[in-house]
Amino acid sequence: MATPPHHPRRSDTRRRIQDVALELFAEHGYEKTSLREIAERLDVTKAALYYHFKTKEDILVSISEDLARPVDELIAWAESQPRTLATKQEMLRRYSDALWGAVPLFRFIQENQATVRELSIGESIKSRITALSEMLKEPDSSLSAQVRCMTALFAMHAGMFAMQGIEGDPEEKRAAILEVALDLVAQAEASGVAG
Amino acid sequence: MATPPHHPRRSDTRRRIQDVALELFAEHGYEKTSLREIAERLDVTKAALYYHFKTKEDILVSISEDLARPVDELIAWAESQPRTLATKQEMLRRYSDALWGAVPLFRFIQENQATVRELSIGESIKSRITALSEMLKEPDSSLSAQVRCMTALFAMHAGMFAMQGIEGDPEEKRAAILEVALDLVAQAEASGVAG
Amino acid sequence: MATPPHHPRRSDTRRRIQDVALELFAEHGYEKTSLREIAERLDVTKAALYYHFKTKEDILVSISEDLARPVDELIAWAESQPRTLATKQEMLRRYSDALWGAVPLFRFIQENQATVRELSIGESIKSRITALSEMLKEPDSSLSAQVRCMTALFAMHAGMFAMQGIEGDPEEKRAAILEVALDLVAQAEASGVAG
Amino acid sequence: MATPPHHPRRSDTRRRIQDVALELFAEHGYEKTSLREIAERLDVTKAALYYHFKTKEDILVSISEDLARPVDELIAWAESQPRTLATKQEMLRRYSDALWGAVPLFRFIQENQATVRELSIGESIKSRITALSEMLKEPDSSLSAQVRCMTALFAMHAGMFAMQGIEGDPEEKRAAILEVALDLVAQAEASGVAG
DNA sequence: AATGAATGAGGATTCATTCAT
DNA sequence: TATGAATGAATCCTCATTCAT
Repeated sequence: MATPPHHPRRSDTRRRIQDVALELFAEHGYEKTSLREIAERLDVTKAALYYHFKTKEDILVSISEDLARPVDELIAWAESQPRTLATKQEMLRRYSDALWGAVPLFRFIQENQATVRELSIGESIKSRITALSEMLKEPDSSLSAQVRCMTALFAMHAGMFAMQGIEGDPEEKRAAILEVALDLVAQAEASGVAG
Repeated sequence: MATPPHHPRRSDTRRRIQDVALELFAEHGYEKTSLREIAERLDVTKAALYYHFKTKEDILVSISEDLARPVDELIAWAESQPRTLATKQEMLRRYSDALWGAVPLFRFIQENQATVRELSIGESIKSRITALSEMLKEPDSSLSAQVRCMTALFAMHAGMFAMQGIEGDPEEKRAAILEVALDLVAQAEASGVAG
Repeated sequence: MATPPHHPRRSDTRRRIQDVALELFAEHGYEKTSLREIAERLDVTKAALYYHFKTKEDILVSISEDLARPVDELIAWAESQPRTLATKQEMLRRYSDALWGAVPLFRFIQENQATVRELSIGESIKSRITALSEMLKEPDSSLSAQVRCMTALFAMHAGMFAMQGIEGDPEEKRAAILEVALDLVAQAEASGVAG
Repeated sequence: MATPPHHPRRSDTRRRIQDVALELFAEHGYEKTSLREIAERLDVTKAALYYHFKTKEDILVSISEDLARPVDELIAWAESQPRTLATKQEMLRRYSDALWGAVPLFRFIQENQATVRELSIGESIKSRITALSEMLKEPDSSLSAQVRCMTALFAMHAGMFAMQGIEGDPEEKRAAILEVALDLVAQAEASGVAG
């Protein structure tokens, strides 16, 4: 007997909509992706999308909720840890996992910042980034130390897609990026307080 | 007192359109900014925009042509220099100048990558970034050296806007970002070839 | 009494759009007929038209496909017949039926040749006319014999509308036109080969 | 000294506008030809067109007035002649001259009937055609005799452009068309009164 | 004799969304 | 669990026309 409906079992269609939508959002941007396009790709009607989601934005919200959970977990974890360099570096390692675990979503966010900012997910994304950077940098450290911390973050964001210009095994590239990021927070720590 | 030009101020209109358009593009994104909105802000008709520009996209193209020139000049300059560390660092300094000389444009590009990619300016932007990164990194250096070079670039891009969360004088922040970027290429150089 | 279909009269809409569109196209021309006009006449929104047809041009294409079928059938039939005078005359009789069976369409085509030529239906219309005239005239007959054949065709086209200046029963007029056309091909046949 | 301004000498530009306009009207139709297009082809501004003509329609009117004069003269001449077969045939000969003397104009009229009908020139064109056909056909002759007369007219109209599918010297084709037309009125005459 | 700048009206088309079935 | 039919609002864009210079 097939898997019993646990919850009424979030239908397969729902997931397929999310998949296709995310793919198209990431490819052409949120605004340029129409519901017609999504529906056509799935061979269903636009109206079908509305059976599963309240609105276009809601599709995106649901995707983000499902895929960005690891980042929230990482933040929750980090908040319970001592603010040591080791913790910060473990944060980066976990963040790398989270990003590479949902490349299309984070690519979408990276490439549609203007749009995302005006959508309801904008708020939660912003607060996650803020939380992460608050935990990485010491508030009373020098400006360049702070910059190094933020750069560690951006290096991972940008690195995810922009490194396609460099040859090499994806996992090695990811490792290289992480290494640079780890190094940056280490240097930030070393450079000490402002002055 | 300088007599104003014959026609009162007739047609700085073109410039005013560019200004308002860029402001709105940067604020709400390219797709969400309608020509109606631009026209209303300027208190002219939509048709007036079409007198000055062939197309919505053409407005953006013209802005980009006008404001991104310094980057092209920088690339031209760099191509005539020896590939030393000093040259690379001077490139970063000039790039910093170019970026901070047209913040709204580069903010727009940064935050609308998905859109920009599908627009005609996408090609020229991509080729500029490629050119810059080709000149910063040594092709046979280690992966992490290459990552460091690209990160130097991204640090400046992202830094331009994302540093708003950090207190401090803008010029000082810019200097701090540049410093980190300079440091990254220095480290890249130091770490030597792969292996 | 025939039970009307489930949905009251839902979507004979498509047919109604075609009808009104053709009427307006024939009355004011294709370009001067706006979709707003069509929609208003039907008391639906412009968007409703786009539910049923991809494009303004597509409305016309669909009309032409539906109504010009008899001409295609006639051509197919004629191609399987011997090239005798009797065949040619039967062609004209059937062509007369086809034309009078869809007067508004052929009136539209006749009166909007410049427009039609630049539309996708232009090609198919042109090829139909060519096919017909190729089958009516002998390639090696005298110039005036060929002119007579083409004139037989044009007489029917023009006659359909231009004869409104002449009093008399429509069916009688149609018969008179057909008679003249039949006579023209007979004369063409009689006049023999060039020389 | 150059030719003295006779009338202020209807400038050369005026004529050039008419030429280009007629060419484009005939090529793409009246509605699809924009003043911008005309102006661009002449390398002047749209506003310049308005110096020479009150409106778009006025350009067409002026062309028609200039080029269709021969038809009016022919009608005037015919009205002073006896209604014999010889007169009718001379009418056709002169009409052929008039048509072939201004091919683009008559091509335009032929291919844009729907448009022309709604323009001010429509009235004068219609009345000319009516006048001609009234003079060709005897009001109490048989229907088919009348059809033959109108067909003589249409043969010339349609023949002007549609004969491009037939090989042969243009002048010979024109002669062949005229011959058929002459023949048609002769037959009409011969077939006598209705009954 | 012509231009530069602008307008107002209107064009076709697309979109997210709704609702009865 | 979906569809078919439709809407209202908005989009970009084009056009004929005007007028001060």
